[in-house]
Amino acid sequence: MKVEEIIRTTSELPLERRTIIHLILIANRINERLNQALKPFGVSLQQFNVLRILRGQKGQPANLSTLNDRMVYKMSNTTRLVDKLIAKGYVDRRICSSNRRKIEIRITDDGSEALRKMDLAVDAAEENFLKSLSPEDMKQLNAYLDKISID
Amino acid sequence: MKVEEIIRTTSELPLERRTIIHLILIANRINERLNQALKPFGVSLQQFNVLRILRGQKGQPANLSTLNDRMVYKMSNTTRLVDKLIAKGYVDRRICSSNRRKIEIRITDDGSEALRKMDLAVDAAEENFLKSLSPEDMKQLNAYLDKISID
DNA sequence: CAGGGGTTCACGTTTTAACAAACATTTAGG
DNA sequence: CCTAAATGTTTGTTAAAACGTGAACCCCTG
Repeated sequence: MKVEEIIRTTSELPLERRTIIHLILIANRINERLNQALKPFGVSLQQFNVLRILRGQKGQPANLSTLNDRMVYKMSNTTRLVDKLIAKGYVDRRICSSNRRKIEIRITDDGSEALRKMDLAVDAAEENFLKSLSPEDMKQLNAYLDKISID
Repeated sequence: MKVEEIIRTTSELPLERRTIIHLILIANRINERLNQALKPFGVSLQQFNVLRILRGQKGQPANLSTLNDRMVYKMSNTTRLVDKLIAKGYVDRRICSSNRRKIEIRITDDGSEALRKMDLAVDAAEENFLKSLSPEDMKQLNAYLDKISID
């Protein structure tokens, strides 16, 4: 699918602008679809992201700044994100005994189980996006993306 | 810059997931920076987008659904986006005389002038992202992006 | 020319994000 | 010890996005 069709422009876009718009456009669609895929589970993409990070901890608790570091998005709301996951019973939060400024966040069994189901839906959605790319294509694409400077 | 460093994962990501995360990550940064670049002008990236679409109309008025079609984002808020641009004096809205359901939205002279200045800031930011890509790289990258199906 | 059906837009409400400041706890210096 | 600075998290406020609903209008049919 061509960018030009999507934004319905008749004129030829300069290469730089086309690239930027293209990237934003695709990422928006991906976000949209992943959120849709997660809707039946009542979690947002961000909440899902937190759950995945917690699972990646393999039993080790995470504190807020760890979560924040590893998240694709911004802080400030991470507290509230976690609040929502706690309300759903997917996550557990307690004060760290060795340093009471810190908190220990863990995924619960309920959370792990729900996450497994979400994974299926998300994987399917991702698969759908990438279905026309070969592994070699993806490697190439990633290589170009790596060249973009986002310091 | 490697994705793995940014999200601080130690484990190797599956190629599909890496690609998806990579795309979202880069688009987020781009959005962030472009919004920053536009901050001095007091408009959001979306508002800027509307202004650019209106300029592209070359005097022809646009109605809301036209704007919406060409925009990367959702309706419902387009009304309010336009409200804000009107408040700034960058845009003019009136009811279409031949079909009073429609509205005619036009960029004002003030809007055009402000837009020219914004363009410089945005171009610079875009330039900065893509500085390490050759034109040939960008063509390749775009070609791969075109292969992603976002129907 | 009355009324169904679809289109175009606006609005009310609820979620989510961004920014800044406050709060509690620990660490370190004199 | 006592105070100042640093760290880690929370909270408040304000702005923006998502979502659904509904009003105003046009067009077509009979």
